[in-house]
Amino acid sequence: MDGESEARSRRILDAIRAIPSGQVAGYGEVARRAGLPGRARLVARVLGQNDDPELPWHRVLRSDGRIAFPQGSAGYREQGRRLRAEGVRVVKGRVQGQKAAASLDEQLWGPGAG
DNA sequence: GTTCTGACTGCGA
DNA sequence: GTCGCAGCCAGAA
Repeated sequence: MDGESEARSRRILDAIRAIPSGQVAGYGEVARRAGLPGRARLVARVLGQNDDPELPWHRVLRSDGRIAFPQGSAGYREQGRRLRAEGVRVVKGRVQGQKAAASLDEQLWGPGAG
């Protein structure tokens, strides 16, 4: 079934939507929660294909906790702007106070979700 | 069918 | 902290 690809994207989008405001997640972490471990690139692709204005894509960062866009780029400024609007401290393209997928397991989905 | 590219990740220098 | 290399999967040409 080709709907499989759609199911994957839906799971990824669902995982991203599960990220609460003021919190961030890594591509690999999102992919993992979406049931697609190692498909971090797929998450990036889905985000590029996504057209949902309510999708908190700005809460998705790299494994380093940095914005995936190059500093100065439109997406970079947009993501940083949205993050700060949620109370997330963004400095030089990186998130302060926490690292993507650092303690997410306990903060985001919690110990009872595993 | 092959080939290229990508909002990625991890390791080593 | 920064740079380079290899691995990985999926979509588009």
